[in-house]
Order: sequence, then structure tokens, then C-alpha cells
Amino acid sequence: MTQYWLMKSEPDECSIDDALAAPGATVPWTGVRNYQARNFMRDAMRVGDGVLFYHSSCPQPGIAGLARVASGVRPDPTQFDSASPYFDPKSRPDQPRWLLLDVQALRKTRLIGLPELRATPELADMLILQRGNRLSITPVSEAHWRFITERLA
DNA sequence: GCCAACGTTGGC
DNA sequence: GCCAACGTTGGC
Repeated sequence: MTQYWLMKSEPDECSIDDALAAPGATVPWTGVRNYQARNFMRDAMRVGDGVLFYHSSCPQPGIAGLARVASGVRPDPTQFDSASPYFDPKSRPDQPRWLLLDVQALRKTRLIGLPELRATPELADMLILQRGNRLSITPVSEAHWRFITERLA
């Protein structure tokens, strides 16, 4: 069964344009350092799942494009790279703590900004809009996915 | 830069 | 296992 996800990316690091410009429009989703988000990737996300590509920590946060899950998980190499901001000295190569998967960008959408998302009653219970939410990967209901892709994007 | 909210760490 | 201290996220 196809599922749907919202994945946050800082456009300074990897914007939807960056992802579309990558070979195969596919980028490794590095830097997830939260167990809940990791477990979504490992246990629930499957190749072909739909992804809302969300720009965060930027002047205009919001949904910027559509993408798909393009691989299963593998160890995130940045956890072993002491020069990386994502380096985790407590992770061991024989038992990697952090995983990534590939995300293939499909297309850029108009920027559906956070204020617009908040102002849309049909989307009021999206996880991303809930108070205190900080998860970089959140599941998206089929109803929300359809509303966004068919009526907003 | 501020700060609310949340996750992680580590002493006990 | 509790919980205070600390670090991080991310919108503003």
C-alpha cells in the first residue's frame, strides 16, 4: 500500500531545485538524527511512497515540491565522517545507528507556505502543523495528500 | 537572535 | 527509573 510522507529539508543544504538537478533527480537523505524519523524510514517507508518536499529553516517555509521514496534504507555515511556536521562519534561501523534512503524529486510545485497550510481547514490536523512538532519526517494521510496534490500543488 | 517545545544525557 | 540540565529544532 502506498503511503505518504512529508520530509523537511533546509533549502540551503538541499532545495527542491537542488534535488531536481541531481543525477536522476535523486538525493540521499542524509542527516536524520532522530530515532522516530529513522524508524519511519526503516520500518514504514517503501519505494514508491509519495513525498511532500518541505523547505524548513528558511525565509519561506512550506511545501516546495513532490517526490517519491526511491530506495530502501542503508547506513548514512555522514555519521562516520568526523568532518561532517552529522558525525556521530558513538555510532560504530559494525552497528550503524543512523540510516538514510534515496528520495527522487518529481516536480517543483508553487510554494505552499506555512501560513497557507495553517489557514486551510482541510489540513488542520496535519502533523507538521501541530504545536511543538519538530519531526523531520512525518506521515501524511491519503486525504491530506490528495487535497494538496490535487487542489493546491 | 529569541524562545517554546521537545529529545537526549547522565547522575543518582 | 526519575528528572534536571543541556542541546536541538525551527518559526518568527
